[in-house]
Amino acid sequence: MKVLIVEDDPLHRSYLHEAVRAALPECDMVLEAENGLSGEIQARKSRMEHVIMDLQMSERNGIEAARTIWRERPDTKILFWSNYSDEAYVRGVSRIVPEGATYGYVLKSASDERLKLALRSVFMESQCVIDREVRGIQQKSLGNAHGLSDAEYEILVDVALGLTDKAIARRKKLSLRSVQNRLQQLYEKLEIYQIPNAQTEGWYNLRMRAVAVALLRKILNTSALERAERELRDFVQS
Amino acid sequence: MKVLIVEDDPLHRSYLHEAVRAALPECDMVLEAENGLSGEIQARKSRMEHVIMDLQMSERNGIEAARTIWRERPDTKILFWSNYSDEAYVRGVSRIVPEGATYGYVLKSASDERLKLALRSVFMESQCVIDREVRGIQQKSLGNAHGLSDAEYEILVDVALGLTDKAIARRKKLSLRSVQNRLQQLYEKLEIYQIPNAQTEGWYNLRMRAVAVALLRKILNTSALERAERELRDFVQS
DNA sequence: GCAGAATCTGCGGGTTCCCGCAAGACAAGT
DNA sequence: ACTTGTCTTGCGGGAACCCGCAGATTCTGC
Repeated sequence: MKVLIVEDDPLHRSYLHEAVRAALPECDMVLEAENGLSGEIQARKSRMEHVIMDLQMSERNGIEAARTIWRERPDTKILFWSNYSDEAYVRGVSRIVPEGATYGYVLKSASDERLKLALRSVFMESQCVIDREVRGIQQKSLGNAHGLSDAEYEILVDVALGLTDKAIARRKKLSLRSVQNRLQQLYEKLEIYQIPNAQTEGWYNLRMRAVAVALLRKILNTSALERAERELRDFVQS
Repeated sequence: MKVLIVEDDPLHRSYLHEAVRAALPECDMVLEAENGLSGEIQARKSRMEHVIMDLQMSERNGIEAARTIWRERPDTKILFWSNYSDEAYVRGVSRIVPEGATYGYVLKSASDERLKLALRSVFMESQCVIDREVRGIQQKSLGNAHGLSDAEYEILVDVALGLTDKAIARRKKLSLRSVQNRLQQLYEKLEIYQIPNAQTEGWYNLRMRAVAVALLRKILNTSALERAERELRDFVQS
């Protein structure tokens, strides 16, 4: 049995290595990669079926790496090991999980015990394990208590990239007005209002403000933006 | 001699603890804090003169914590220990350093040797030590090769918060037109142009696009935004 | 002190954004 | 078939944004 660790921080890497040795004595080979790109390559080359993946790495982040790995071998078991539980990450992960694939999502702040348990559950029992806090986000994300619908999220991303309404309309094949409607919807969900706060008529530029609060509330993050930017470039030159 | 370690990741914390023991045998007391707020409190309570500070923590980030610590005891020696060399962090740090204070800035990717050397230099020799890569950013930041001037950076932040031109004018005590001039300047520096290519008239919303590229180029980051948001709230209710 | 550069400010216009109003499209429920 | 709800599209207007032009102000170096 082989395990691949994809993680850019050497400390965390060796910690994981240790945890794997302790939790999975039947594991006789542990490979390491220090970014998403070399992770993909190693996974392909050595046909890894068990991967521990950090999100948020330079060169290529964990979500992209996982996507290409799964595209080549959908039965790969991947345990995501992340710093925080940003909505953007959770959304990103659950967006790329193939039908019936087994994966896990544990936070770096989790205890040794939790990590080892997750390792055994995911890699040996093929059981999906998702941390409680992450689970919370996931629910909110699918339902729409305070989270956004897919349509709203997508338009948020487009706006955040700096596209005009017209450009978004063309890209999404909608009329100008529809795009503006969705924007309206977005502003409501995010509770963007004009601040009629007494004398301070410090108004907001709604479209910009929406992105700002999305960033502050971790609905958006830089990695998600980078991904979107790349997709945009592909779209433009086609 | 006492040293305070402020760092939210337990692994990194114990690693630092180890490094301090190895590099500073004359140190007989090592305290730890797991976020900026408790870091401030411990520093105050125990009158620490030597602090190792992570940037990017929950609860209160390293820059704010350092600022309040320095406000109370400007002769405190602080060694910043950060993940990446975002322009926003470097700028944030050099903005709050008091006159003649001694500090250091090393990256987490640096070698053991570098870290230990920095520890001795800063804490024992009162010498400022700044990592090469960080130094690079700092230069660019002060000069303006690809970095922004202070005026440009400030307006960038205000725009990113979602303020309108008018609001910014009021806040910065400028005329509307001046604000727009600075914006123009900003767009130039960031190379924001319309018409990404011929037939695709997918135009950009310049103000939004500027923020997007600033985020992508790490000129801005979420922490800087959070700080700015808090300052804005203070300003509004005054 | 003076010329030159950089910055601040007002005017005017073209464009984009924000949004109320209202008419059509489609699905689902009674 | 009628209604109810959600989503889309068009029209129109007021506000905000982007920006060229030009005069006024402030900041430089000599």
